[in-house]
Parts: sequence; structure tokens; C-alpha cells
Amino acid sequence: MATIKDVAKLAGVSPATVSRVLSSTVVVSPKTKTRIEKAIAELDFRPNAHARALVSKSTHTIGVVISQLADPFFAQMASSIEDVAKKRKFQVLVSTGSLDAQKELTAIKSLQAQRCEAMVVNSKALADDVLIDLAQRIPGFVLINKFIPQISQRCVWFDNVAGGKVMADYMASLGHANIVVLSTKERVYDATHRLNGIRQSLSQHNINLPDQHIAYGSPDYAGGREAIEHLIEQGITFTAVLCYNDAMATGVISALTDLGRRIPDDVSIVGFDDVLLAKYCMPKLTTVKYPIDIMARKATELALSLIAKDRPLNQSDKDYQYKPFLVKRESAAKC
Amino acid sequence: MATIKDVAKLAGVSPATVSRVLSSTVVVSPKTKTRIEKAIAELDFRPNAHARALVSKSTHTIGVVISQLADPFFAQMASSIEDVAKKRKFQVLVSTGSLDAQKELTAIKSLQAQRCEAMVVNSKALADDVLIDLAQRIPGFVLINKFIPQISQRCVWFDNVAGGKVMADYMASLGHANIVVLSTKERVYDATHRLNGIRQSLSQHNINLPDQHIAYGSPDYAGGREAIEHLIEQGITFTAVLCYNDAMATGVISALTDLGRRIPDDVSIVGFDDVLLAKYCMPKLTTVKYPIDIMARKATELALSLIAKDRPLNQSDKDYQYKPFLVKRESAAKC
DNA sequence: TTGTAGGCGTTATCAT
DNA sequence: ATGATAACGCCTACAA
Repeated sequence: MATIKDVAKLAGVSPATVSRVLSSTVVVSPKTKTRIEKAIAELDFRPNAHARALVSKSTHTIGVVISQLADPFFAQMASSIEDVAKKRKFQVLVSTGSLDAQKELTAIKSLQAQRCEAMVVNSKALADDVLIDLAQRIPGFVLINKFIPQISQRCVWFDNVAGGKVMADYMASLGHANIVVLSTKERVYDATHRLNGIRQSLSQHNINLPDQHIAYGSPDYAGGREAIEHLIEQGITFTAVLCYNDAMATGVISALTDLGRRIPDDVSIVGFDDVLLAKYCMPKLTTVKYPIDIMARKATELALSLIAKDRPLNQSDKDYQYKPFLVKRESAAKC
Repeated sequence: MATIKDVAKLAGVSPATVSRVLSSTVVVSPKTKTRIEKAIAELDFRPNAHARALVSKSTHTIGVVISQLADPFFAQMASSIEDVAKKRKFQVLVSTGSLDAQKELTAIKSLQAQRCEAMVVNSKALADDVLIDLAQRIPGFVLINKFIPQISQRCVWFDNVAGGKVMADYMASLGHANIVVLSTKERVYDATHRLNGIRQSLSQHNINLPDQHIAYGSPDYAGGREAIEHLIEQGITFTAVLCYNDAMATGVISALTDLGRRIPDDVSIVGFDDVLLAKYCMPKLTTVKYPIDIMARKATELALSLIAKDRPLNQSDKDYQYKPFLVKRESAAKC
């Protein structure tokens, strides 16, 4: 690909002048300007972003770390980030961490090597002190899924405990007393938080939740099926199912329907996240809203504002917490 | 962030020696090596990828152009690409084109500015001659969703005409004669191709498909609902619905169920793509498989092989065409 | 084995 | 208004 020198030569000027018309920051005589523009077009010249980054010490790039691109939840997140980044003329660099601490760290390091100025990271596996260290090192570092007191102003997070409560409160209010919970077998803290919320709510309502009423599966359709089938095999009876996410909930719907149980007449089901899927499936899923799109937008703006030169100093010292709320649809009803 | 000079100074060596342990291409004395490694760790030094790109003239980066990240189909595609790229130690740069020719071109140009060595692009809007031009300019350029004769070896594509036929043939084989089609209102060629396939099949089966039996909506759940409702309002009767994609099909299921029609007893429905959703919804969707994951892998390997220095010259001259096949589930049955 | 020097493509600072 | 020149951070001959 042509360089700025090639353009300069073809236009009969110095590289400096070409650079001036590129940045249009200094006045260039109209005639030479058009001559240069013609040369640029003719050579199909595209300024080398790396050279620019090197000299300008700025890449206009925001890095994103998520566990997997194929998951609708993360796809939505990435999409929202890209949307606001684009408006600010920022490039997006996506790296995946796959729920593995080592891979997450590798992803972040690679983003650092690319000199991303801002970073929005969803870390499921890294230890808090590692994340704190990272945040202190990287000016535009923002965490999107957890709260860490020491770096609270860099945290955009969701109250998972409240989310668990919302689910359980609702089922209790519908009169359910035989409740089972489907959690994820992945060791991620948000599952623990939701479970804690559920436990708190249930004990307040004097509803028992024995350990055998909790099953663990992969956080997807198949995992939902297997987990609920496992519970049934154990001879456990129930009228309500609380699921770790919407995908598992659809698996439950499918498995129970296959067994001739009717939803919500025989069994009530609540999902989590409210991904697109929840509206699509039948019956439509009653679920807990996780406003990931709004959160992703917020996180991106926060990350970008952290590195802005004209950073308003009135950066409030608080964290950015988002609360769950119930989306009532068709999969849950009175007991 | 620390530079190679900082590391060199701290370790008491020259930058060149540091570079040597970084690339581990030349033997360095064990003592100095450990000293340097200590310095690197202490300074948390991360080699600047831009400087490297500049001098090495290689970025190890593959660019991806898709219309939108949030769409499950494209998320799957991006995910597959990232997967094989990662194995080859390539960074992935995603840009979105949003079905707009101008934006698609901007996305590609930005990828060029980043000096992506390979590119996998899904272009819905750019004219063929523009794409041909791009392919000739960019060595690692691969098209993933369409066939263009002049650059056939750079095309990984899906036979949409055959896809249309598959849907229609199946419905005909089930005895349906009153068929309606839900297409997308976006002006994309794949919709046209599928429609052509449907028309061919239907005329072979002597089934009539008047223009009023074709409705156009946005290619999603809401669009499916609206399109089918529109048809019903027109007083059109039917026993089978062919949909542009799975999301529209779920909209149709929902709308018809609301009206008390039973699927597949009263109406048969076929979707397209076989995204995850198709397995999840109720009834499970009978649909046409679009093997985007396999195709994306192939496209990535192709793009990477195109720029490989040890490129095997036995690059076959043919294109890479993928064929649809029917995934029979529950949403379609005998008339 | 290690150091020196030049250059990758661009921008910014001086001159002119 | 335009041209030299140095510098960004790194790698790679070439020397020592």
C-alpha cells in the first residue's frame, strides 16, 4: 500500500504538506490541496494507523473483553459498546476470555499491547486484586459486571442478589412453596449472588429450600434440560423453577412439555437476563431484566470520559449500580 | 507505559538485547536473559504492537465486516472467526456495516488503515465491482456471503436459491397448496435468491404463488408478526408459511397462536438459518440449515492461507459453495 | 554474546 | 504556504 511519501512524490510536494491536508489543521493552498487529493485518490492511499498511533501516542481504540461472542447476552453487550464507540470515532477491539482467568488476562494484555486507551471488561474469573491492579495501571479501565469497593468509580454493575430476590419474591407472591433452583455449574460469582438473594427471600417467606432442590447445569438450553431431568429423576416434586438464565429456562420448558406438564398451569418458570429469546419462546418467558444494553452504553461512556482530555472533574465518586426488575410474561402463574 | 529502552536501562543492556529475548530468535546469555525478564516484569512492559507492526510490516490481524453484532447469526459468525483466528495467533478487528453501502465501505477502509492482513467480509450492500476491486487490492480479502465469478476463489457462499427450493419442495411434499411467503423488506440479494428458489420449486409442483401471497417485513420477530397479520387482514387463507429467517418464523408462531391457530395442525411454518433460537422455541422450528459456523471457519482459513508466506500453490481454482438442507423439527406437518 | 545505527510511516517543530 | 528534520517504539542488519 502507498505511503505518504508516494503521495508526496506524485503530487510534487513534501510529506509534511500531505500530512497537513490529511489532518486539515493548517491552511494549504487550494491548488496544491486538490493536487494532493488527486494523488491520494489515485494511489488509494490510506494513512497507516500504526504509524499515526506511534507518533500521536493515541489510538482511538476501545478494547472489550467478554467470555464469548456467540452468547446473545454478550453479543448484545458488544453491540451496544460498538454503537457508542462509533459515535465517538473509536475503534472496537474484541477479545474473548472464556471464563478462564489465564485467558482473560491474556486478552487484556493483548489489548494493552494494542495500546487501547479505554477498556470495558466483563471478567468472570480474575481475582479482585488483579482487577484492582489493572484498573490502577490502565486509565480507561472499566469493569462492567462486578463491584469492587477499591475501584468503585470504575464499576458498572448489576445487583445479582436483588435479582435472586426478585425471582423468589415473585414466586412466593404467587403462592408457590415447592420451589427448585437451576444454577450454573460454572464457578462464577453472579450465580452465587443470585442464589444468595433467592435464599434470603425464601427464608423471609418461610419457604424451605433444601440443597437437593438445587441443580447445576451448563448455562444453556441443554444444561436446563439435564438439570431439570436430574431433579425429576431424584423424585423431587415442585411447582416452580427458578433458572440461572433464559436459555436454561427454555430447556426446562422443553423438557417439562415433553413430559406432559403444562406451563404455567402445572409448573411456573422464571428466567434471568431477558435476552431476545425470552420474548420469542412459547410460552413467553417471565424473567428478570438485566439491562445489559444500557449498562454497556454507560460503561463505554464512562471509560471514554476517563481518558478524555477535557475530563470534567466533577466525576462523582459513586459506583454505577443497576437494579433488576421483573418482566411478567406467560411462564409463571398462581400456584 | 514502559518502553523497550526503559527495560534496557533497568537491566543494564541495550534495547537490541531486550528485543532478542522478546522474540527469542537469537541466543542470549542466561544471566542477562533472566535480568531482562525481571526488568520486564517489574516495569510491566508490553511491547507496543504499533511499533512492531510498523517495522515488521505485519500486524497479525484479521478484519471482520458484518452488518450487526447483536444478530445471533452474525454473532455466531464472528465467534467462529475469532475461534480459528485465535488458534493462529491472529487478532480480530470487528467492524459493522449496517446494510449500508457507504458504511460498509467505511468499515473496510478503517480495517485497511489498521493494516489488517486478512479480511472476512459479509457485504450486503456493496456493488460487485467495488468488491472485485477491493479483492484485487487486498491480498487476504475473502467474501463470505456471495459469489462473484471474477473473484470466485475468494468467495465462500451459500446457495440461497437452493435454500428457497428446499423450503418449497418440502411444503409441496407435505401436500400444501396454499402457501404464503414472508420476505424481508430490506433490499438484500439473498432474499431475492430465496424467493426465486421458492418460485422455481412451486411452479414445478404446479402450485400458484400470487404476488399478494408474499408479504415483506423487517427480518425479525416483530416483522414476522406484522407481515402475517397483514396477510390475514387481506383475507388471504393459507396452510403453510415460508419465512425469510427463524426470527420472523417465531413472530409468525406467536401471532398465529394468539389467533387460536395450532401449529403445525392448522398451519405449517418453515424458518431459515437454523440459529439457536430454532431449537428453543415452541414448537421447535423446522428450518433450513445455513451452516454459518462451518462457512466462517472456512472463510477464515482461506483468508489466512491467502496471506501465508508458505502459501501452497495448489490453491484450487474453484469457489467454496455451501448447500442448504432441511432440519425437520415440529413446526411443519402434512396438510 | 552484545551494542550501534538505520529505518518503518507519520506528525510536529522549526525554518524558510 | 511549504519543506527539512527529529521523534514515536521497535526490529534487524552489521560491527565489535
